[in-house]
Amino acid sequence: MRKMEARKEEIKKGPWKAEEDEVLINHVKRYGPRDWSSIRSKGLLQRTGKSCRLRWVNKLRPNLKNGCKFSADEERTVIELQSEFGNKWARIATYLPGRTDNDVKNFWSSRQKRLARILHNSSDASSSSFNSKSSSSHRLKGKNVKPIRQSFNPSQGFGLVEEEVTVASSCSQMVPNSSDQVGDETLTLPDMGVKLEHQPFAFGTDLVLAEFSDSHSDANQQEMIPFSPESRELLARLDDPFYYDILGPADSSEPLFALPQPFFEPSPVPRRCRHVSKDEEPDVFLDDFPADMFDQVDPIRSP
DNA sequence: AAGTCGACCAACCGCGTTATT
DNA sequence: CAATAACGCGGTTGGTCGACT
Repeated sequence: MRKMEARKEEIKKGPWKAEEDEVLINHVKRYGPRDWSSIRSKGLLQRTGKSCRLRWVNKLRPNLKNGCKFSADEERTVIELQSEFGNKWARIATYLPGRTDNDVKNFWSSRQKRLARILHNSSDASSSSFNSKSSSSHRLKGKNVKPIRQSFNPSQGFGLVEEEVTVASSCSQMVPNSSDQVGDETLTLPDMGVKLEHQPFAFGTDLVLAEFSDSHSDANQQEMIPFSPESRELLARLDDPFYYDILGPADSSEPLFALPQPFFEPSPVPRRCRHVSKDEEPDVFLDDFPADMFDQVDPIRSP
C-alpha cells in the first residue's frame, strides 16, 4: 500500500518545464513519437506516457501554430467540418495545418460560450418578464456560467430555461447553392419535434437554435417565432435533424461541400502570434446573421 | 491601483479502441 | 481467444492574461 502510494507520488503532474520538454524532444528524436510509457519506465521523466504524448502532440510537435488565433478561414473550416463530422476534433484538426485537436476543441467551446453569452444577454434583455431569474441576477461569471437553454413556449415564443444552450454555428457564405442541394423542401419548425442538441450545422454566421423537446412540439410554433419568414426557414432547415441526410450521408466519404483536404504536413508558421488586433482578425461569426435575427431582442442598453 | 470578468489555453481524466502477449 | 497494456480521443477543469470598470 505504502509502496503504491510512493509510486503514485512519483508521477509528476502540472505544467511542463523546459527541461522536461527537452527530455521529451530528445526521446522523440531518438525513438520517434511512440513508446511513451517507456519514458517513465526508463526514468527519463516522472510523467505518464499519456501525459508525454499529449505534451508532444499539443505543444512540442514541429510546425504547430502555437498561440495563433484562428483565422477566418480556419474558423469557417472548423464550422464546416464540425457540421459534417460532429465533435470529431482529431479528424477536424487534420484539415487544419498546425492545429491540434485540442486547439480545435478549445476554439469551438470558446465560441460556443461566446454565443451562449450573446444569446443570454440578448434574451435577458428581451425576456425579462418571462424569466426574471435569469436576467440581472444571473450574470455570466467566468467559469460559473450557467448555460442556458432557449426553450419554446407555444404561448410566448422563446424563453429562457436555466439549463443548456444549443448554439449552432453557420456560415451562409459558405453554403454553395444550399437551396439547390436541399431542393424545394422547406422544413418548418413544426416538422421537428425533436431534440436538437448535437445536431450540427454549418451556415456562416452563428445562429442560435432553440432546443425543442417533444413536449414542446406544437403545431402552432412557427407562427410564434418572431423571425422573418426567411430566417424562420433557415432556422427550420438548420434544425432539421435529417438536413444532412438530404444532402448526403453523414459518414459519406464524399464531402458535403468543397472542404479542404486533410493536412498532414503543416507548413511552418510563426510560433507566437497571439493577441492579434481585432482589425487584423475580425470576428467573423456575427457578420452574417440574418438581419432580423435579434429583432425580438432589445438592444443592450448602456448603463 | 485594484478588482472583476471573459477569453484563451494547457493539462488532466475517463473511456473506447487497438495492439501485444 | 482472453487478458493486459498502450494509445488515442473527447470532455472537463483550472490557471493566466488582458480589457474594462
